Parts: sequence; structure tokens; C-alpha cells
Amino acid sequence: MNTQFKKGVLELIVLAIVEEKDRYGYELVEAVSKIIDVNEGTIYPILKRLTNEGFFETYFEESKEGPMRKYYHITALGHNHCNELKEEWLQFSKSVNTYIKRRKEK
Amino acid sequence: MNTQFKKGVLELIVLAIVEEKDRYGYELVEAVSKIIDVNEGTIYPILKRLTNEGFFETYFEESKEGPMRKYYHITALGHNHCNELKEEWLQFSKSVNTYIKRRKEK
DNA sequence: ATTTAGTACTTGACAATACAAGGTAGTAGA
DNA sequence: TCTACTACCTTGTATTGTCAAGTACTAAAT
Repeated sequence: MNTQFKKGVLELIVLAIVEEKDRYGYELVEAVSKIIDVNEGTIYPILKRLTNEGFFETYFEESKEGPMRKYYHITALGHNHCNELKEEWLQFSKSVNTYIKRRKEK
Repeated sequence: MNTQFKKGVLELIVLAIVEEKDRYGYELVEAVSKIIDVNEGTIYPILKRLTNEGFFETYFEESKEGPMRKYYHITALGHNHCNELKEEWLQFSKSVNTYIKRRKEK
């Protein structure tokens, strides 16, 4: 899978998944993996960055199956950012697809 | 426009445009710009890289409106690479869009 | 009791690529 | 001669994803 395609899109997907409901990192890795193949070490830095930028708030909860879980909750700012990214992505992918598909039929 | 979304996709678009017919750099910048906003300094390094990788062949032609034009012609290898990238992109963007749109309707 | 597997988080070195800004040159018109 | 447009190229910088390694907790297997 082309690594470059993922740039920026992973951020959008992570935001969209956390928007649905609060999630902890490990859970997110699995959720993202269902959409696009991704490395564990990729998700955690994204979570940290998005938290630093004020898009997420975090809290801890205990687990019976392992160490503490760090949950991520989306903020109002994160909500807006997610919607903006979504719109940008839909426009972008549409432009590219329109061109690619037009060429394909020739 | 989100810079990150473009990563890897510009390569695909450049390949697809040159596949259509031989193009010179400056012309390509304008053609790509019609699809997605792009900087001149971004295209030339991509052309150089794709040529080094054997996807393009180049030749010069004179012009009445300025300096020599360096034309890029796609090779058989470039053709294959273009088709592969196209498939990868279509699959990738479909996965992402399916998830994004599903979420949007909720 | 020790090892193994699964869960969970973190970090640091590295690679790829887009952009901004700048430079070099040729042609043509004011 | 100066400006504008055409045409090409390079360098430094920032962003972001990957890989590899490490820490640590729980529970089941040896």
C-alpha cells in the first residue's frame, strides 16, 4: 500500500473515529486498520499531536486486560477541524477521481 | 488546500497527464493546476525522479516563445506504473470515502 | 515460579515529498 | 534598456508516516 496516500488522511480518519465515541489508542489502531492498513507506531504520534493542538482531551481508565487505557475525547475545536478536513478530502478526492476516471475510459 | 492530501497523488496525476501525450514541464504545471493547486517547484523534482526511475524519456525541442522545451514521454514501464498507482488510488479513496460518508449520514 | 502471549503506550532515527524562495535564460514588446 | 512572459532547475525547510525498540500490566500455559 502506497504510504504517501495516507498522509493527512490518517488524521481525518482518527478524528472521525474518535468523533463517533471516546476511544483509547490501541482500540483506535484496530479501528483504523479496518479502513486502511496502518502501523501502531503511526497512530500514537497522531493522537499526541491532535491532543496538543486542542482537538482531543484525554483521561485514564483502568482495564482488566492490561495496563491503564488512555481515552481520547473530541473537543468542539476537534469537531470543527474534522468537518473541515472531511469537506477538503471529499473535494480533493472528487477532483482526482474525475480526472483519473475520465482518462481511464479512453 | 491541504498539502498532505497531495502526497503521492501528484505523481499519479503527472504520470496520467504525460500518458495522454508528450508534455514539457511548464505545460505540465498548468495542466496539473487545473486539477489540483500545485507549486512549480514541486513538479520539476517529480519529473526528475520519474525520469530517473525509468518511467519517462526526455527530448528537447525549440520554442519561439522562450528557451528550449524539455519534453517528457512515458515508457512502457511508466505505463504500468501509472496503471498500478491508479488502481491503488481508486481502492484507497474508495475505502476512505465509504467510511467518511457513512459517518456523515448519522 | 517462569515463560509466553496479548494488551497498551511511548520514543527516536529515518524516508518521502510538497512548498517557498531563489536563480538562470531566452524572446518580444514598450 | 526595462519589463513581462516563457521555461527550467535547485536548495532549505516542514510535515508526516514507518520501523524498531522498549516499558509495563494481566492472565494463561509450562
